[in-house]
Amino acid sequence: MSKPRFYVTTAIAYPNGRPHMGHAYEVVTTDVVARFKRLDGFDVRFLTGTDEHGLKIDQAARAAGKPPKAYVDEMVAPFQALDAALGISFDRFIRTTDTDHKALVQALWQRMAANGDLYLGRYEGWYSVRDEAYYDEGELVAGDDGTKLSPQGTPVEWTVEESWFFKLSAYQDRLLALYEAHPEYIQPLSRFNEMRAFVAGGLSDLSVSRTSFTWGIPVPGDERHVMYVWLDALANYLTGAGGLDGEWWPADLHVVGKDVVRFHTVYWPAFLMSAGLPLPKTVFGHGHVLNRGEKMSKSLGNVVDPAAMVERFGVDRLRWFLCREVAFGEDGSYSDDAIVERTNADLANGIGNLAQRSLSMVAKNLGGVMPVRGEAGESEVRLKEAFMAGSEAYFAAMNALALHKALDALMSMVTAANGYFAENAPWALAKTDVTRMAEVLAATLDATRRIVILTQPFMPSSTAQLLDQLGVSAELRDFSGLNTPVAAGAQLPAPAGVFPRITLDS
RNA sequence: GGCAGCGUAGCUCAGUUGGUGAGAGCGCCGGAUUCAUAACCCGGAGGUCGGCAGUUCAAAUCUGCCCGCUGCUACCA
Repeated sequence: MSKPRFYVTTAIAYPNGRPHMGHAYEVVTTDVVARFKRLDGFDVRFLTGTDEHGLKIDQAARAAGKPPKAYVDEMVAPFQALDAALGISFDRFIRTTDTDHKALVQALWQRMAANGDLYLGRYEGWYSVRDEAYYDEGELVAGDDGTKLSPQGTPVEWTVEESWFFKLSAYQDRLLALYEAHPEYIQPLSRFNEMRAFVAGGLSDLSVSRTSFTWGIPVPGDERHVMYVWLDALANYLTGAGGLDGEWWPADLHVVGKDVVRFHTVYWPAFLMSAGLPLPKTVFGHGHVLNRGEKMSKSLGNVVDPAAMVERFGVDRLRWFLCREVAFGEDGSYSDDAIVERTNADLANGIGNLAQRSLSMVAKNLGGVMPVRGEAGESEVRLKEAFMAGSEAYFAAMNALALHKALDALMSMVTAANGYFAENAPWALAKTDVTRMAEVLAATLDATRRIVILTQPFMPSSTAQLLDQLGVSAELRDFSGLNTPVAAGAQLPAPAGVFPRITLDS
């Protein structure tokens, strides 16, 4: 029997600066989903990468005195290094400058053209180079000296250029029908409502080429034009699927920031419909993570380098924090204090302590040999019930992409296990009833094993260490091994703390 | 301006179709304990459920208005 497939992507990052926490957040959460699906028996393909064309890159390269390709080659390195530091389990890191991608985008263009959806027109308006966008007269604001500025306060100039257009307006009904038939296409619900309202309000045709710069993929048959960056960028998901008729297409899940939901839920499906291709199943718009509740900006001086955070707190602490503290789909905020507090409470005091206290008793009292479980008494039944409920909540939450709720469920299991341990006080039993002590330890160890197996998507590296200590063999670490306890009599390695408490001044 | 959503303990949030004394986690305080990373376990304090006015036997939960915040979107100069 072949495994079911699951194709998941992040948005691709624009490497005109250093990666920030937003990138880290997106790749971590998507990685969690990818790992969860693998453990749950899916054959997963996970795509991430960089969006390397466009005017801003061209200009930045010029400013740096480098050809654009050489420039992006340099700029991409920190993104790849960050992915490595974060333990991102992607199957391909796509770059829109990859040769197979260029070929694919041109083939996609030709299919859309063959369908009669592309036509040559003229684009004019107030253009902001910085924003890489046109604005209507009415959107402009006046600068201090009376000059016209974009809503973002950047300079604009009146620009006229020939452009190819995509007949987006022709797709309004089909998009609305898509939303109607597949409300799960856009998540969370708040984004769905916004996008449906946007489309219902009417669509204008979309300019999809530029002549004002050359750093992009040429339009087939009209080499004066390069393709509009979004057409180029969105098509990366097809390239990563193996091409126009790639074996991995359609994607099951695009994880993107809430700021680019429109491109993924309006333009992208319209492009695909035009090319006669299947549509992705779900686009999930996550929120933004803010530093102490404030947007990061250079002027505020609160720009945080996620690689430095990894260095400081450790990958798994950062991964845990981002998934646990921020409701997936909502905005959230982070701070050093919050990370320390959260991870000490959950990891050091919770999961880590549970593992350490039970393992060390087995090491000291039973020579590190996995004890035999006894008949389930009332206490064991309650533990089991808590775990069944917790496990069910965990899987429901994970499948609904409610990562934070899944961790909530996981912590309820940790609490139940710690409660079971304290209630049965095996340290007291060590003096009165060693057999019963061994049974309590066995039950606790098995509870811990289940918790750690379920935690793997979130903290792959430290859970691997814990599973080693718990004596769980490699082939029993996915979810199919959940109900297979470690055999009694197995020799466990010497336990060592995996989640030490941390303090800020260290 | 329009549409949508939000405002509940110090913090982050749950609170089905209105109805037993308003909850969870974290933080804080106390107790108990010593297996464990001064952790775990038990208990406690903390809230006029944004404001005002209504509907109702009864509203955090419905209606109206107001204040504050967020998102999407439009328009005027």
